[in-house]
Amino acid sequence: MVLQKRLDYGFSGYQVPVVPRASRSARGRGPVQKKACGKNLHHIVGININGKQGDEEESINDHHREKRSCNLNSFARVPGLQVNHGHQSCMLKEFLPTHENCCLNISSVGSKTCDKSEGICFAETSSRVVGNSSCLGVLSEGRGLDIPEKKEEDGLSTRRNERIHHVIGSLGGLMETDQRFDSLKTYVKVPLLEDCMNLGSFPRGSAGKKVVSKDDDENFVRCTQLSTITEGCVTQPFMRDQRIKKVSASKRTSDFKGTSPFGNDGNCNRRDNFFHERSERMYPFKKRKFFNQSPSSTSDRGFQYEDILKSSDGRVDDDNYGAAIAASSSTAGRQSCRRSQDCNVKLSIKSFRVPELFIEIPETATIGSLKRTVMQAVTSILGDELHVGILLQGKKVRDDSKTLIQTGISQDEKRQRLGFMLEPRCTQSSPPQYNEDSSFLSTDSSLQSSRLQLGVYNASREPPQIKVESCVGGNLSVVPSLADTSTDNTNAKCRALVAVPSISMKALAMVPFHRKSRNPDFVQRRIRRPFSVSEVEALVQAVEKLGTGRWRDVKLRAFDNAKHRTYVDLKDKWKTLVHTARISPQQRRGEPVPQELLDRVLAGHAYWSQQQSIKAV
DNA sequence: TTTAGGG
DNA sequence: CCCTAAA
Repeated sequence: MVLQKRLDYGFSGYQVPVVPRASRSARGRGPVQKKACGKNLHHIVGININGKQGDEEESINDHHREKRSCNLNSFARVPGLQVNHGHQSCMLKEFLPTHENCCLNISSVGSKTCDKSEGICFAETSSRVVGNSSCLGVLSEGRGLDIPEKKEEDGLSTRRNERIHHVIGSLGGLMETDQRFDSLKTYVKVPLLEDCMNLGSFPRGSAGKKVVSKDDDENFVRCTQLSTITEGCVTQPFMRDQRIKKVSASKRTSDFKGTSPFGNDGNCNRRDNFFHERSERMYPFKKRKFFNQSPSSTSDRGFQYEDILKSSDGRVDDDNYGAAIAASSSTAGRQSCRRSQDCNVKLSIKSFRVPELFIEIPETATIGSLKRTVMQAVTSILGDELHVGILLQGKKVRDDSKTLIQTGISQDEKRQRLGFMLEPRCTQSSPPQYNEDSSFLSTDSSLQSSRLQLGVYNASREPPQIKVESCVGGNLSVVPSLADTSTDNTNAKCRALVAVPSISMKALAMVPFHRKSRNPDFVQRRIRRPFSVSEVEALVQAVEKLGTGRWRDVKLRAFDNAKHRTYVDLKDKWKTLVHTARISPQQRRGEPVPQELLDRVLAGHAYWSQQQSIKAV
């Protein structure tokens, strides 16, 4: 069983680092993968119940619906959980060193069982509930942890401690909890199993899983396992900042004598501007062009998250992808295996499947040369750029330190779904400097220019030409985007991202872009970063003064610090603004631009168009 | 490199 | 946002 929780960070134009949930949606009941415009990303978490990992295809909704009335007598127990609720994040580990089995107790329900020797039972609630519930407290060994009370009117607690929800107790209590929370339009959902749980079965030493959760509009609670993110890959900011400092002033500027009705300082007497960088153009890649490229990868030009999911994890989830495993077991029972160090797990790998290869070969080539070509491609990627990935029930197992027991591989039923795959090795690089404070928000342009790549190209051989593409499976990234000129809500969103540095930074520390990739054909589209109102304001003001057609000056004037806004972007934005201003408000999409601004856009556009025509004459 | 304009 | 001809 998998608890699933939909994340909605509410970011605008930000990508949240996630490991996508397995694309296989169980019997069509699973949450639909939305087009992820930086939010509403789906995650999954595997919860061990009764020592078994649940069926991935099982819907928590259905399960809950079906089983909630049962006599509950089991726990979902996940040690070392991190619970992130929305913008808040708190590592349970902060409590664990001294309170190893602290739990959040719902005292009004009266279930407070702390089993010190066992793993931590886990349940989650929506943050709303927690924010409103004064009855929540954190207990450790029956004693409350020192967590101050808090009062907030909005019910959305920002007190981080309240974001930790650990429920240890009888499921009878959880049942009541559920009902109680139902009345609050929220849920506490714990995987429910009718059979009794073996309390001693959960390995204590297993690595902590991180659970990111946040209630969505429907108060639908899912969990997210982000432990795999730690091996996620994100590109190094490889968009080189091609700054060219120009000492000489722009010739265009010096003879610009236009007068703008919108302001007097339109004349660029700001020579200092031209000591700044001139070009911010960030087109490090050429668009990948492949004859067999999936059309979907370019169909949504707004955002490619879903494409990434499809191209990476979707493949992972493909039964045909991983190596088939014939698991012969010497099981005399799981329990005996656990007790015995010598209990070996026998696996027989039938075959590996090599990651996707792209080969270009002339049609006049012979079969023999085709074989050689394929062989060359295969051997080249097998050379040193692949490593083995482990798939268990469609999900990657990334924690190399886990034992087979801990991952469940030693179990028969799991082993049936154990898979191996070859995947490109991620070249690690040092993470970008990061401060949890606002410095992250304002200055680190390297983050802003981080790029994500889906796969890896190896060098081409010739002739015939070989292009090898392999997929970085399941690794997604965060690319925090920060409009330097923007304020208010944008920054709030930024901070929200900062609030979960353990996620974003880990993701950012990874490099999905294969360093050895020398193929310049592989290019990732920049992430979409909608203009905020304040950015629009700045743009309009600059254009009013400088006019259309001097986008570099506009950039320097109003967006000099917004590294991710190129003058082309500004030109494009102005174009869309003009279009937006001309259409009816009902037809407009995205964050509404104040009509006042749109009016100014029209006025400015009309004026400068006129000026251009006059100048032409 | 920048501008301009189509996609 | 991307792409690119043209300046």
